[in-house]
Amino acid sequence: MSEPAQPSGARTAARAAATTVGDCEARARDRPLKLPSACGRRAKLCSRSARRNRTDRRDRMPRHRIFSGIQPTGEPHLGNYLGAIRQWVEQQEAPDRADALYAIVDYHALTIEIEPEQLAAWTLDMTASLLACGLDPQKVTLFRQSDVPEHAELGWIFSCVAALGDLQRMTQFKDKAEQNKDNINVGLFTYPVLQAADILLYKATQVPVGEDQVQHLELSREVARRFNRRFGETFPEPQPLLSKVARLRGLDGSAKMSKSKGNTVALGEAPETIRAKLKVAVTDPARLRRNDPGHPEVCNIFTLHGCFTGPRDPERLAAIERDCRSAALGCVDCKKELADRVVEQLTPIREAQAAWRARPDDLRDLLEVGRKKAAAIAEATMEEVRARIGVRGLAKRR
RNA sequence: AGGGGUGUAGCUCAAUUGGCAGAGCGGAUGAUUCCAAAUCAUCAGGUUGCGGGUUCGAUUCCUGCCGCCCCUGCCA
Repeated sequence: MSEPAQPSGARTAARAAATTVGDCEARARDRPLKLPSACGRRAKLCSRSARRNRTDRRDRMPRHRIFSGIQPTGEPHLGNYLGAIRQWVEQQEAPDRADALYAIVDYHALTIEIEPEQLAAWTLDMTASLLACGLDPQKVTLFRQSDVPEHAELGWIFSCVAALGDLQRMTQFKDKAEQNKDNINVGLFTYPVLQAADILLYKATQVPVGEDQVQHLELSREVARRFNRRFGETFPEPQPLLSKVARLRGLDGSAKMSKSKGNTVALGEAPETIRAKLKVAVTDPARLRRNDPGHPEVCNIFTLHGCFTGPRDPERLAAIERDCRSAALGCVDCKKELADRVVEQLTPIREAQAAWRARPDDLRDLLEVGRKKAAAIAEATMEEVRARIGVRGLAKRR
């Protein structure tokens, strides 16, 4: 069935909760990579070209194409959702949306130790979660990376194009290598190269990224430039699509929300668990007593209000900020209110997730549909690449 | 492949001729706070990498295997 328990509730919820597309800025043509702060300036320009695409889409490569990936390393949490998934859904709901491909990047997940059955199970489960969040396979291409072997092929070719020095500068590799000294594999190091292949295989022009991925995307751009210079113009330079969403800290106050730290709220978390976790989440350490003025700008709870209350009720968000500063609103009440918002917005997702999990065959079918769509593009790109680099055409000589 | 090192609580590491396996951090609970943080108190947590052997008794000594790190090589 191609129209399964489509969580319309979740979809509306996600859409309503979502900030507008204008919040994400597409820096379409600027060569130097700058982090945009002001948003929306280019919205018109983008929509105009996007509209042009749509009419051409049938027979021509779209001017804009979005690619992004997510690793199947467990159930996605609030950080994944607010940082990436919600943007994906927003994009697809935009009237002038670009062509978009989203991959569950299981080859990337291989850089950490993971049991084969686990990898397969999590891949399927991630599919369920993404659909539950409202991603619509009829509007975007959703597929599994390893189903399109060209990723690996292009990855090798790119590893002969990328500069060692550039990779050695990757801070994320340094961090991960430091954290996981027992398994510093080469894949961890060349990760950004495979990522460049992921993106450029589809000649994607826009990549929704979090701040931590900007450096990797810059490498993709560099790889595209180097390839083009050496083998001829082939790839566009992908642009970052930075979301304005404030960085989410972990519930324990640490810099990042990550599963390994256990400071997350999973998307399918039970309401009681959500409430319990938020209840003991770290707030503003400077606000010692009930009547002390708060500092919303440093409070992670307020950041979360910005994500869950703000988009639906900006006035309420402003009131919370004001009342926190004036101590009219206490942290306990503030957390309760947040928990209500989170629970009510996550509930449809949780239910849809459960519904999808109950129909693994449909999930597999959907991934297969995605594979076909992705493979068609990937194969075309690779034909071009093989010809350019000189690994085709031997037999034809006479 | 050979040589050297290493493997003990979730993490970093202790354990004196072979004699009840501990500490710090982290975690949980309680006190205190509007909550959280901080502070104080309490608690949990282990097949000492796996298998043999010596011994009354092995984290410790011997042996085989496994993982990881470093060095020197070999093959392509």
